[in-house]
Amino acid sequence: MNPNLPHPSGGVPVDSSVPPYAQMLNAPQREAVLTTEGPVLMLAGAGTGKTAALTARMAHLVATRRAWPSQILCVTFTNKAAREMRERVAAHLGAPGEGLPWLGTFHSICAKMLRRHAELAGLQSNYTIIDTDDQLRLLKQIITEHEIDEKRWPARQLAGCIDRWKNRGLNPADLDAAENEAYANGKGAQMYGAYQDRLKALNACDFGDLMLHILNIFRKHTDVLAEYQSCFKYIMVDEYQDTNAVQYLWLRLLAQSHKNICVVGDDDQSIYSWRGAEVANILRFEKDFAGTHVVRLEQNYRSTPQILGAASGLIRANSERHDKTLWTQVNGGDKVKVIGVWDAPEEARRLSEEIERLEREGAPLDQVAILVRAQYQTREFEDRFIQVGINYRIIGGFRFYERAEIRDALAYLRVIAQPQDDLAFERIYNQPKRGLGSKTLEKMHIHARRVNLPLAAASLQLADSDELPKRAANTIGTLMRQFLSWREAAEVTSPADLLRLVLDESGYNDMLAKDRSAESAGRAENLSELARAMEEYETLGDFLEHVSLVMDNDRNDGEETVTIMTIHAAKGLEFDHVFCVGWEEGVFPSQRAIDEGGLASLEEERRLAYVAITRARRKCIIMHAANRRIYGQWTSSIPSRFIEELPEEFIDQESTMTGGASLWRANWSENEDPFAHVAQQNPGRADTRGPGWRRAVSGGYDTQPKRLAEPGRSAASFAAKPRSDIAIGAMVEHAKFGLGCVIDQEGNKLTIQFEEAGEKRVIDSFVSVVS
DNA sequence: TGTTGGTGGTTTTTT
DNA sequence: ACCACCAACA
Repeated sequence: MNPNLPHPSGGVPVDSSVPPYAQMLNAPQREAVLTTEGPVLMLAGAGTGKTAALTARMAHLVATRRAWPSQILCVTFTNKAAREMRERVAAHLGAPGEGLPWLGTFHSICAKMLRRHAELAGLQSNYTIIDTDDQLRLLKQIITEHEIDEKRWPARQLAGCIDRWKNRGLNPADLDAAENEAYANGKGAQMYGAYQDRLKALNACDFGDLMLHILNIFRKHTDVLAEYQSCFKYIMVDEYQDTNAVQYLWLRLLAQSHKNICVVGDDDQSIYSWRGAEVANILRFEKDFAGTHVVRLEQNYRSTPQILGAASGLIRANSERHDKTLWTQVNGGDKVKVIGVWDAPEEARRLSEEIERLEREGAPLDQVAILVRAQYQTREFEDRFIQVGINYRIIGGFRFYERAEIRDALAYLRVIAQPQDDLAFERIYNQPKRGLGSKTLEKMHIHARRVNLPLAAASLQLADSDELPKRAANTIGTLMRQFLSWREAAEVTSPADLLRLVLDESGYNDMLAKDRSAESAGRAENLSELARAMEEYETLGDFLEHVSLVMDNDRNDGEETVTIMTIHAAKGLEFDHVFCVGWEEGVFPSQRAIDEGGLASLEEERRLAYVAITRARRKCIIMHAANRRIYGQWTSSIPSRFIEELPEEFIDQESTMTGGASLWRANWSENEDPFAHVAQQNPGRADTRGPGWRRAVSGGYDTQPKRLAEPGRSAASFAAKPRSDIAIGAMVEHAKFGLGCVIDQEGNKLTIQFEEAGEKRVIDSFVSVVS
């Protein structure tokens, strides 16, 4: 919600007896704000002003002296949400928001608690939070040590198991036989235990541990729990439908004494079950907390009735949900537009044209978002936007902190801050190249194990012995002396200057300077930017914690840009214009959801679609392409079932394809029924071939596409009919590529396996048939 | 030790 | 298509 916008409802009377923070609220919102005591469940649909209610509630608690800011626990899922709430509460109170120490994400709050009680989890308070990359490297080491075949039992899989166990609040000892079987035929618990031991030795923990360690501490040390219970007089939780078991248990323990817990959520927007989120948490809240006061927010302040109608119609196809009726006072607006195009490049082309049109009409570009199902889809749009010069930014993608040079720099800092951080040390002991290789590393590992010291300390000992060749010993000795001096420097210099010093003295800067490749200048630039970002932090520890918890990528350079992001990343945001792209079976819903998770998984995809549409304030455009490259293979696909589920009255369909679906039909006749698996998956819904499907097959798409008249467009080249003398399997000859066999035919485009040249795509007029 | 080319997995989604 | 990992070379 944009706090600068005037309140759109307009109908709320200004009442001077009501405090300012509550004046802009409608009746149910106000009820949620004023019901401070006891459990409150706020069921808030998309765009109904839940953040407004939550922040007003916080302001109310403070303004009426029910609690000090430090006595309010307010948990969100993203740093962005936490930041926004902090700002808005501060605005309500007319004071800076620093006074809300316990407003943050689950993970940042737990990290803070864990710094205070680290020793109860077997850690020191300067523990490192490792990311998935380190996690995987560590697991690989452990798997190899246990002589398990990593090919058969990939580290990723073990990481997945451990993650799930931690999300459910399970420690290695808590696993039952079935869970234990989940990895390497009954080695699950053993490996999990070994991993936890290694983390402890490294004075490190992973993301899941932040929650799990604190939960363990709460369970074991009742005095610590009691302290927090009495501290948090009021608890508020945003996006409650996304909580997982460990978060639920954590909250339940904390809320036990005062029972003033207010949760907000929307079961229709539950899209994180893959991360262990349990919608059941919100569905059974009333049972968990006796005497729950339920408030429903159903007035939508965001979207037009068309957008709302389309989204509501779609979500109604879900069976597992609480029905709710969103309504709006807003009138007018366009129907949701559904555009079918031939292939993914045309989708990007078409979309860029729409954006250029919006730009000409004076729409601010930062009010335009492109929502994709999966990250790989962003490429097509990025390429196109670069080509035509549309400013864009991709949220998520390759994060700043994931770049190699940034991770290297951070690894140096981690070793300085935390000498036990073997993973960081391993990353940089030979970066820049010092002539140390795997042989040396292996010796260091063996020695470290023998003397039970961290890798860095052990390697220093080794350097003083004759175990290593002179050269290697000298190199390590020098490096370790450097670390000692950097550690001393860390005491007296700012983190940013320390980084500059390290980059200089380690030879990292030299390495980049000597590197003549195209990227090296950018790398150096990224490192200066890292140093600049560090200026804000007082201590190295603060900065490192920020880096591991705040994956934030939304650095605003002030330029107006279109935003490209996944639907997941878009949750909680809103835009005037939203483009939902790639709505095809296999892309959205994703193939995995179709194949694996059954109905529950499909319904989650549908909720995702609902979230996507409801991000739009004024205009929502849904696009689907008949062909796209997936895994580097051209694949034909049919429109997403979600398109056919949109109520016809709210949508407006258009296709730029010649003959519309007839081309698809031509393809289908050669393949098996593309919906066959759907019918199997979904026996309850006999009529999977709904109106949209029929529209598609019967050529219900506009068969006189407007763009066909424009010459030079790619759509025109697809207009050509396939040659009747060529079919799949035919032998043909091409002037350049020689002899080949036709393996695919799409319109006039052929995919040919050439004897010499390999697989190529050519236009059929360039080949001749060989009988 | 560092570099090269083949191979295989990979695409959900995130704190 | 692309990246990461491994095996064989320089």
